[in-house]
Amino acid sequence: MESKSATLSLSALGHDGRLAIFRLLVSAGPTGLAAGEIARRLGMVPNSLSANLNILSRANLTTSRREGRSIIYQADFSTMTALVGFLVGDCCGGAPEICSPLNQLLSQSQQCAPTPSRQKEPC
Amino acid sequence: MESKSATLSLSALGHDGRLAIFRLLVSAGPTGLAAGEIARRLGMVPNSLSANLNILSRANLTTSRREGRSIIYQADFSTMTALVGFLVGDCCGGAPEICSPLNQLLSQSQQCAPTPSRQKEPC
DNA sequence: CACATAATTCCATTATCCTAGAACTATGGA
DNA sequence: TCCATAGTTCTAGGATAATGGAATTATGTG
Repeated sequence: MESKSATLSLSALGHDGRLAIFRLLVSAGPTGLAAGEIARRLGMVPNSLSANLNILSRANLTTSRREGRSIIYQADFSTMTALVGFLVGDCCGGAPEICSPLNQLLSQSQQCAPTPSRQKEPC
Repeated sequence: MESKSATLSLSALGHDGRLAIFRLLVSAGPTGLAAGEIARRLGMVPNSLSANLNILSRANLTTSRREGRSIIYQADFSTMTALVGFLVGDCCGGAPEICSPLNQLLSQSQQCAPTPSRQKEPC
């Protein structure tokens, strides 16, 4: 990910409504959520929601597919990965010794990865 | 970190100039950089830079200290850690199976942590 | 085809942000 | 004290973004 793309993603997420939408979609996982369902859960009017979904989409943070009358939105995880990688890369480029708190945190999140046993507890 | 604080940080970073400033400060590490030096390196006029540093500071992304005539700015790593944790937490809360690319990436960044040997190569 | 539902697009108003010139404050040196 | 340097604050303009009502497009049903 390059700087321009990172700025786009960050500014897209730097908005209360859009961050809420994105988090909701991330927690919904690959199943995704219909626009109307998002609007209902977050109490947004449909046109504002649509505009914000469009902004998230242009930042490659979401994908969408049509299912009947509904359009299902889904978080694009690869962009989030790239974004975090961009920030983490910054960290490492400079002074490795200050990265340790971040790395501790990240190694904890490691436990969320799919393993035969015990997937969800520490999250 | 809660949502409001995350939005503040994300919108602060969602701006070309401020992202450049922040990355520069992160790469400078704990030594930090004087405002004038930042302005020189990034080709910014001092008042714009000052405004943007102020926005980063209000988002708790930077700290500053005076040294003689200069004011030295430094990236606040704990906020960046909390921000990444906020996003990663989102990931895990929902569907753990989609976290694996992120976790792979993060486990690579693990190698940047201070160890007796081989600190910088894979970054 | 007529109708209901699901979303999006259009549009105007309002609010917010960005920028840079100019003035101001703070520090250090002669 | 006087002056130079380092940053910040003030200010006004122009640009950009957010919002929600109304109209429009797309899909499915009777």
